[in-house]
Amino acid sequence: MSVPCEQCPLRLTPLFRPFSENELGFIGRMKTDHIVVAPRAHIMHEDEIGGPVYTLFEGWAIRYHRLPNGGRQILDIMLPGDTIGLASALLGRIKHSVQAITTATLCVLEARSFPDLFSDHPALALNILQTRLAEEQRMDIRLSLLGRSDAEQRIAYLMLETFDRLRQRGIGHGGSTCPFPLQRRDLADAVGLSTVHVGRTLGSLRERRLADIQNGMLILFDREKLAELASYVPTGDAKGRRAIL
Amino acid sequence: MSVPCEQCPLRLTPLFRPFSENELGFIGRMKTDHIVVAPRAHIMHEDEIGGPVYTLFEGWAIRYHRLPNGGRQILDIMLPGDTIGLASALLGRIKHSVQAITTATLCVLEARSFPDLFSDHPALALNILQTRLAEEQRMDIRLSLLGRSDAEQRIAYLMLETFDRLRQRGIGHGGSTCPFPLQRRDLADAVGLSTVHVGRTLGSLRERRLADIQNGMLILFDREKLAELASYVPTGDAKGRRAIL
DNA sequence: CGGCTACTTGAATACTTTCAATCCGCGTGG
DNA sequence: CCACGCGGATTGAAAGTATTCAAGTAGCCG
Repeated sequence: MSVPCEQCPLRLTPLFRPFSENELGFIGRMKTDHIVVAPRAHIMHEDEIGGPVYTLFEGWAIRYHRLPNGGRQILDIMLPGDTIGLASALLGRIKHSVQAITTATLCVLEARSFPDLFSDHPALALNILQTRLAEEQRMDIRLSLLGRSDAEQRIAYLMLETFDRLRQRGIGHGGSTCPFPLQRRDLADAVGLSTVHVGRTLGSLRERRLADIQNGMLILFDREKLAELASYVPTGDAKGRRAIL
Repeated sequence: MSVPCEQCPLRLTPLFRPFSENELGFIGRMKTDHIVVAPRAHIMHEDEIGGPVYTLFEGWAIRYHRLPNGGRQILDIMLPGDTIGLASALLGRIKHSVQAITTATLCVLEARSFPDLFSDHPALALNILQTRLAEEQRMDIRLSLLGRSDAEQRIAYLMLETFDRLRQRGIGHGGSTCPFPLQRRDLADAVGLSTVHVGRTLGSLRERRLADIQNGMLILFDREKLAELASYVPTGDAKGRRAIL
């Protein structure tokens, strides 16, 4: 069941900028569909050419890269409000796939509208660029994480970052717990470790009563200590900058 | 000594798009200065706010992130034609520093012009976004590299990628050699290893007659084998898309 | 009650780091 | 012109961290 952009609840989260009538109208016309995909379904595949742009409306997805040796690197975890497929739409070719890990619903946006968006709504266009730049900074930190942190730090950081990203989107059950549908295997491919070692590390964090993941739920027992362990600093993110629904 | 954009040799490399009179004029007016910095000088510092945008005109620089524990992660190697400081200019705050590693010359561009650029030259604006998206893809691969490759692959890949990036910029001495001013220490911080292990790995590549770095020069003895080792596939990069001089 | 998949645990192995010592090239100053 | 000092590079040995292999457990669904 399609949600018109005017009534989109995501739009009201602190992640998105306020829109003018005009802008909202334009974005509304870009939206051509609203689809639901099953867990594990692919939203977009490596080497796919072109295709639409999506906004993840509900559910989780991963953006990943398959390596020639059979391995997998999860490049990013995509949460509601995240844009999927910009590179594919504007560059033509991409080097990663996107896969739903829960049931997910997506807004489908016509890629052809982008040149018009840039001509007619320069402020939106600038906000899109700003959003990409903010995402680049998040990726920079992820790079440092893989290059210069040990197993505990990597996992602790990912927990905290994901927890906070959910909060920014108005998701999360108030306390120190949030949904976390990634399995050991996914976690491993996200932080560059083996499944076994992720399991051990998780066990250690659990024993030390810092955090735990069970039954698809993340629990932060001691956010303070966890943040210190991971050198986690909550980022202001791109508050109020996102321009695409 | 300042080079007017109209005569900029970089502009003619396959990296950049062709510009109209109009566009070139606008970019020319954005350019407020042309400066030279010494090796090891900082071009921009973590937590710095705002500031101009630079284009690296000549020389090498590194974009890096300092970790609370004293470590350093080099996020990217910046080569002539690369844009520096977009995030700082458009987002206000950044989480990385940029440091010259050779003598470098920079074009200084007024950050204030960006809103006008987006209003008046939407095609340029779109190209800027496309360039960022292409860079994001390069960072994605770097992430896979740190997450899922061993020491030899990391270093081999970095060698090949850098070699080809220089070629795209019309730099390189024809054969299988190119300048490579990064020291062991820098290499280590770029690929997430210790200096010692970088040294050993480099030694191994040298013994096997695959590649070597000495006296600031990279030599690819056997590009074929090196590419196979690293699963390196030359990327079309963002050919002919860059819009900022 | 299988059979499946995810998760856990143990042991052996492999890769990388750390520590420490040595070497080398180069610029300085005697 | 040569000794000295310094930073970078190399090498060896020991310690640490993470991977692989393998076996076993737990929960879920038919």
